[in-house]
Amino acid sequence: MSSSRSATRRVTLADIATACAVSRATVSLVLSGSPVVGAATRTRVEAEIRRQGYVYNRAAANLRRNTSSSVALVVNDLSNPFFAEFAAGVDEALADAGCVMLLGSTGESVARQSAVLASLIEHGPAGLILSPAEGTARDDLRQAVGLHTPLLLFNRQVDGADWDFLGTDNVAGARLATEHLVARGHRRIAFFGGHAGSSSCRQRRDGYTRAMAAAGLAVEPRWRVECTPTRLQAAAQVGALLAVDPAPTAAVCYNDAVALGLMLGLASRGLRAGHDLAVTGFDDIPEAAASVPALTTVATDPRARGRQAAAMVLARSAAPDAPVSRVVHPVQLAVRDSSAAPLLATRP
Amino acid sequence: MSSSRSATRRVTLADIATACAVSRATVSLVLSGSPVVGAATRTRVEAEIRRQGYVYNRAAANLRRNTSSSVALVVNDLSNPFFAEFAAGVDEALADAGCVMLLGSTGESVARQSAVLASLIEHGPAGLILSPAEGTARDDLRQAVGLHTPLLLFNRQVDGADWDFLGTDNVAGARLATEHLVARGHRRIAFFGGHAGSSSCRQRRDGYTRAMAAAGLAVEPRWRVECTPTRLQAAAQVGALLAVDPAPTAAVCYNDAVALGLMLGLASRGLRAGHDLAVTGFDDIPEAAASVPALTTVATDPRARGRQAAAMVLARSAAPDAPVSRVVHPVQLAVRDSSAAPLLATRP
DNA sequence: CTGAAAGCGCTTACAG
DNA sequence: CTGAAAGCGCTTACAG
Repeated sequence: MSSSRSATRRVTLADIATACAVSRATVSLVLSGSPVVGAATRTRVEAEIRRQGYVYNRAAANLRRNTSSSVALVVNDLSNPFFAEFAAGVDEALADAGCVMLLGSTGESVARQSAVLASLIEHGPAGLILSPAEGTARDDLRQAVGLHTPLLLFNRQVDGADWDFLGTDNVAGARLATEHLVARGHRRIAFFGGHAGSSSCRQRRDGYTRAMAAAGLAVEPRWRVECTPTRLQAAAQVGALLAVDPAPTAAVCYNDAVALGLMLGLASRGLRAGHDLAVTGFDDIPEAAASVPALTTVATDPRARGRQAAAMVLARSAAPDAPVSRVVHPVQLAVRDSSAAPLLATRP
Repeated sequence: MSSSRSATRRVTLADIATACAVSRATVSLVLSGSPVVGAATRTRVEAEIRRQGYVYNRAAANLRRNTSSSVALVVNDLSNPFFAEFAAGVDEALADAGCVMLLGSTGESVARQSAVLASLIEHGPAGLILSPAEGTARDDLRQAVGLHTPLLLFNRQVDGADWDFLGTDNVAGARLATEHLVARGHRRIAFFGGHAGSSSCRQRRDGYTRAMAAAGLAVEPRWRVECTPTRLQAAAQVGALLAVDPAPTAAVCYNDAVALGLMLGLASRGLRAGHDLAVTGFDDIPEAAASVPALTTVATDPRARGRQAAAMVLARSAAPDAPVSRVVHPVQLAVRDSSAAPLLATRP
């Protein structure tokens, strides 16, 4: 085995052709499994391919055929378990389709998002799945993506956008969670976490507000505590939520990270979710079922959404002129211990 | 704005050249910022590039120049927070280097790993970062990766491998954790979770065994409980750990996922980590500091390791004939509440 | 059944 | 300062 690696020139179709005394066209036909090549030739060529350790140059083939074998995914941050699950789902579906995944992340910065998109686009993906950073403007996005690459927006809408969209029924999900708490006897129900700047947060809050109104319940403005949707930021805001008088007896949280943070904040005060405060989340990330107490949450199945997003963008890439599709996926409430106990009649 | 997208032919260098009545070479020189192009020509060309929404075809350029602008990363599973953090670090460093990341996952299957590697290699990455699936054989890996693409092994060694390696000082980390527990007065200390098939697990167990021996403590074989290193699998094995008589008073866990699972299993039995059983983890994923009680763990800073891995693979790609590098990163113990209380003298 | 030729979109000596 | 030409590794009509 030679001690140098890349120093050895990459072996190409032409090398195989020469060694077998056939043309490059014949080798190419063998590679693509064409039935037109004679069995003897095929066997000879295949043996030589293995012998020389030939590796197909898909970029060259894509260039010639004007095709692509990649899809790009851009998310805020992989360390968010919701996006990690989503990315894993995208990856599964792309692997099945023989496609490779290009990954980028924005860190929720629109400037970084533009740069990342520009860089990815140059690699010619068949399509692009983007969970847009907060504050993304349609025209900036159009500028960065161009007209040639199909774009699928995931999770958040962009005002005035006419791209494909895959989202979650945020309004219905928050409504389900709120109705569940109302049915357990709660009347002072807060909406906790998230930023008003995010469309998904506005929609979830909208579902909550509607359910409260339908139940004839008041929404106390001081129960609305905003925070960046991470566990730690949420834990830091728990004091603000509990300081309100009268305190809420239940909280519909923006998402699971916030709900888990709220539960941590409660625990550090010697309080228990499901006992001292009923808590619901949103997303159903793997940790939700595994927390103590287990978290009641709106199940969105991010991994399945990832597979679905991959399928949608591949379909769009195959049919560029099909009508824009907007899919809002329905949700279910997973009822667990964090909200299971009914409100005690004796509580204030 | 035209209603069709991909239907419109992609605009190319030649289109810009024609529109500006210059040659393709000149446009190419403008693109690469060559000082040799006249200011007037440059301005004209740049305006036309913007006007037509030209997007550079980096694959074509890479083909011509025999270069690459991507690096591939292959991990077990993105939904593992340790790998998600690592991937985020790789992504950061690659973005800074103007490189794009190709992502694949193996699901801990060597067959899937071979398929994923073969597919990625065809896209011609400048290098490959792989956290090998358990049971990876050197020859299969050499077969899948070939001789041309630099490979960096992360986290786990492969027997007989002579590729670059970046790992964590597993032995020292587990030794630190064990010594910490010994210093707190514990004598019956278990090693919990992981599989003997994984090199990192064997190394951590080795560090634990050495520290026990150095302290003159016995290792009770029944305290060794194996499990797949996920939160849920670990939680399911807690009963087996507690059933041993005499029960351990402390547990060095294979990693944070296992430790968090152990803490969940304790909580569901009404027991508390740091009170009824001292617990340490390994990795210091973000959840470790945020759990209740906060988890004492061996800090490996996976995000920084990701940046480091990216730098190593880019360096290798630039210097294929440099000697093989094996980096074992030192670790630190982050002491938190899950192990903070000294063993009570009155406990059995 | 196989080969010669053109071309995908770019870059880069080389000549002027 | 700019252009004509060759070539990166592949595919695909077309002719034989």
